[in-house]
Amino acid sequence: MSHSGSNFSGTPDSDYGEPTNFELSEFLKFDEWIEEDDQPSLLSASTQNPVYRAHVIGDSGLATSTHGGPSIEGREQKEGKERVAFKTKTEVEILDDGFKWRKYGKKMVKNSPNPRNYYRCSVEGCHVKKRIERDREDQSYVITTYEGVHNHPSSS
DNA sequence: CGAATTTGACCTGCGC
DNA sequence: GCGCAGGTCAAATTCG
Repeated sequence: MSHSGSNFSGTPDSDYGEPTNFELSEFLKFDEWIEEDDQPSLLSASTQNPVYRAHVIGDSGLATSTHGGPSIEGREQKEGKERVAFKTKTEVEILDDGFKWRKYGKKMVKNSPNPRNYYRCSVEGCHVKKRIERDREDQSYVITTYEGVHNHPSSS
């Protein structure tokens, strides 16, 4: 880890009394940022920015019983859970990847002075979720985390 | 009018 | 057992 932008070892503005061991504030464990030269699949529009792609493999508490609702759709893909995190340098967090996203809920993370936005695919049959968050160190960078795989073409 | 968006409240999981 | 963190849904409102 040499040129990893996301890395906090001090956190002077906020001291939560964290003992030690600081991989990442959350499950997002970026092994390493891969500089994608050309990605014709994602972020087709305005891809003039350096896009860093990092595959995150998290197999903890996913596709399990959804809380709150005793009865759920139950339509979860036990096989196909894919979590991919993209770090892109952009001003707007609303990157158009060619799909329709419906924003649902906003939360403020403690490790970031910026709120986290949750998006969900509005296309029926496509239960892909997208998490957008700004970098805590470089607000010029946006971290987009995709969850799931699209089951629908880009557009009808 | 319809759909999408917003904010808040609520629930669950884990930690100590 | 309680607290904290994170995540989701619901209702209300607004925009197109």
